[in-house]
Amino acid sequence: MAYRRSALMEERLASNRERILAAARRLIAEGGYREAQIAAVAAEAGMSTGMIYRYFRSKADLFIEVMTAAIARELELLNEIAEGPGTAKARLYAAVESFTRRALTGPNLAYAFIAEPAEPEVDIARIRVRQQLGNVFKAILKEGITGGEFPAQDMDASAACIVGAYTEALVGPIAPKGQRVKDQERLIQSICDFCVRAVSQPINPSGKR
Amino acid sequence: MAYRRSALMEERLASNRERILAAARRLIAEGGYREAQIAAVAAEAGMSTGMIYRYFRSKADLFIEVMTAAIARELELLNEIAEGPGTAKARLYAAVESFTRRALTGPNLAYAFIAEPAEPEVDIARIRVRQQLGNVFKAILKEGITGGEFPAQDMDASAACIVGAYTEALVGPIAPKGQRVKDQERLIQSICDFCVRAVSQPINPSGKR
Amino acid sequence: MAYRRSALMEERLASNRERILAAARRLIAEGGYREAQIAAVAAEAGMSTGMIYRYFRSKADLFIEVMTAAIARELELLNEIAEGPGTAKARLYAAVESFTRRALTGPNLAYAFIAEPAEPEVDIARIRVRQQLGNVFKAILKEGITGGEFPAQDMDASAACIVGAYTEALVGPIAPKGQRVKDQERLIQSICDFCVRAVSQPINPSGKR
Amino acid sequence: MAYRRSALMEERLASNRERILAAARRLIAEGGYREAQIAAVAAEAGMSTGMIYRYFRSKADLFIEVMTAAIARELELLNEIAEGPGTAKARLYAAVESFTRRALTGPNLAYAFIAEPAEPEVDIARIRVRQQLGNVFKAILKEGITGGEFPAQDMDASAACIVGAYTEALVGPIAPKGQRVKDQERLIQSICDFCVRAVSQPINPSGKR
DNA sequence: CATGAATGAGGCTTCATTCAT
DNA sequence: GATGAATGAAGCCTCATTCAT
Repeated sequence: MAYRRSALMEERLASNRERILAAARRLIAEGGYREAQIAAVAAEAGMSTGMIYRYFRSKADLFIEVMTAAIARELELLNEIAEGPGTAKARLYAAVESFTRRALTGPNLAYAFIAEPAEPEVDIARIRVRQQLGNVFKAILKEGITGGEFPAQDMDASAACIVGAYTEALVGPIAPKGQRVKDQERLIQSICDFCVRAVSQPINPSGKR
Repeated sequence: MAYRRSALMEERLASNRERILAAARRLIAEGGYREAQIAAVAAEAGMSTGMIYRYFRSKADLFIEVMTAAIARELELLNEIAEGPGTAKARLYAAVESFTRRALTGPNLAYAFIAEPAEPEVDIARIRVRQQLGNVFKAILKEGITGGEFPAQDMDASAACIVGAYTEALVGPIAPKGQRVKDQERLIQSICDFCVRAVSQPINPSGKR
Repeated sequence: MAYRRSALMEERLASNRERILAAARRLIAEGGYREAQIAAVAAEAGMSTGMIYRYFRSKADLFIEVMTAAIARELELLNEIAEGPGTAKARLYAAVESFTRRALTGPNLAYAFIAEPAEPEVDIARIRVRQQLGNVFKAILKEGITGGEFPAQDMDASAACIVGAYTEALVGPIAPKGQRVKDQERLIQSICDFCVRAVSQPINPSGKR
Repeated sequence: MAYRRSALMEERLASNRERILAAARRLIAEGGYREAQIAAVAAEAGMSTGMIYRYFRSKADLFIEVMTAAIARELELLNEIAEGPGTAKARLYAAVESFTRRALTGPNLAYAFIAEPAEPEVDIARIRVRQQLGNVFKAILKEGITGGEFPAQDMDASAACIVGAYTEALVGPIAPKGQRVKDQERLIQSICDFCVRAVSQPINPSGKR
């Protein structure tokens, strides 16, 4: 009996935790940080406010985890691509494509991780998350530059630019819902092309330089 | 005399209005939306809270105007560059350079306009502002594509990517204050190069396509 | 006009502050710390909860000031007696009498300063307050011992005992309200006698030693 | 067998009850009333929160019993001394010494019984407990006065003063932990001397009377 | 009987907005 | 017109108590 209860409980605990995270993620995606008050998250998760605090120490903690969790899977997948086979260009293209496609399909990850969180603690976590994303692209860039695929460039700046580029391009289309698949595919392709071109050697350098 | 008083009044009203906007802009730039409470704005502007409501119907209205005003000058300058002489590439480079340089120098415009404003009404204004910025780059892109400088591409996506790219690249460096001039110049250059390359014809297309 | 408003305001500010302190003191005296919630204090003071925070940073701050203010006047008067003329015995008697008389008459000071405050910050202030009271008696004791009026003794212990003795003796009678003047006078006298005897040379030392 | 099970049960019930009381006493002694939440008590006792409510109707009930139990042993020992042989002075000295010594040694009894308990029901019990303590000293005083050892005095006031005196003198030293035995012995002696002198005939009465 | 997850009322604090002076 | 004191709704968090398992 003790075993069964323990098993049941653990399952339930995990389930509750997931439900809270999912509820928070939904609310943030829909209405941003402002709409995701503890009471609203609890209601969305179908439980009392007190329950939230059994799983998360504070509102800030919850939001940090929402962001971290949302991005953790992304990082895993992106790293898989980054460390996989293929040219640097192909991998960069694939990485951007992978992220943008899921962002447009699944729950609104992009928005969650862009959101200005207002709580200082969350801000800190947010910066770290963005840096982690940037690092994936930086790794690809490094190999590409070493291998002669990409010209020499400030890898930190380029990585940040890549993250910013596809993020911004996603935020617009995401906010107003209801996109057709055709448009999405075109958008994803455009973003990927943009990012790959941005780090590649152009035929003739810009007139300015 | 009635006329003169009216003139004085108007001047004073304008002055007050400007002072409020400037105060709000400063506070947002320093501590984000959270730090810019009405009482703080009033104190920073050297007037009472009641005065704020003589010029702005609500906090949201004030912030919309802060953002609009902050970006209005940018749009003016960017449009001047966009409509000026030179190749599309040169103008694109100059436009990005102009924005990023001011963002890194003056009061923190970039942050103000990136900031997730939390008030739904401000969000709407924020999206509009970003679209306006994007339109400037779209215009340059259009001419560049027509003129054969740039390859065919989704101009909306590219414009959004440009805005996102330099915005993201700025947010990181801006948050941790204290940059040396040398670093700033290098950063600006890197961002500009990134954006120009991103919309230009690469020597050989990405392996994926 | 500015002057008049300023004067009016200052008066009002002071009045509000006093009203809050008085309200908190009343509630603490009646029902202890538990009954003195911010909402209750605000209601008792005839204002909104928000007003409290215009004058006190937090609940703990308010309570510290209630205690400090309650005891400040006491310390002043006690010090006057301690530093005044007369034998050490007479001054000790007068000091204890002065405190106990006011405690029995006016607002319930003794209870306020004994109360276990539950907030760590208040606890710290409470210990300091008790030490300050003890210091007054310690000063008298020191002179009395030097002058040969009192036998050698641990002055810290004796001072603490004095404070504890009259405090405890007051708390009991105070809780059940409605004492006759005659009883009060007798009680005050008994307490004073107790304290003076306690630090004086007995005819024959206790059998134990 | 029914009998044996019942016996086991009773033993277990008693054991649980004791464990709860001991846990609550420990927590109160360490961190005061605030730290002794039901969940914490349950954890300290190694059982569930629900179990607490099998033995105590409410938190207040539990705390009343903690206090009562903590003081019951004291009263027993004090009464033994009070009703034992020896002069009134010697017995008074021994009674105060007995209490203070245990207070300084064992779990923090003094603190527990001084603590302002915040729950009205506990307050009432606390006053009763203090009165019971006072009664022990009152009994000794009565015999001492009748026997000519002590001068005539308000026995209620003196008894309360005694309780207050050693209580207060203990609270200070207890809070900052880590006393050396030597200091403790000196402190105990000082307190006992103070209390005995306080009810004894001084060589020359205070100047005031 | 025993557990501890779950509840939800209640407390503290903040801040946009109003209005008497 | 100008002030800033005053309001009070609303948000976060705690914890005594209950009840399904």
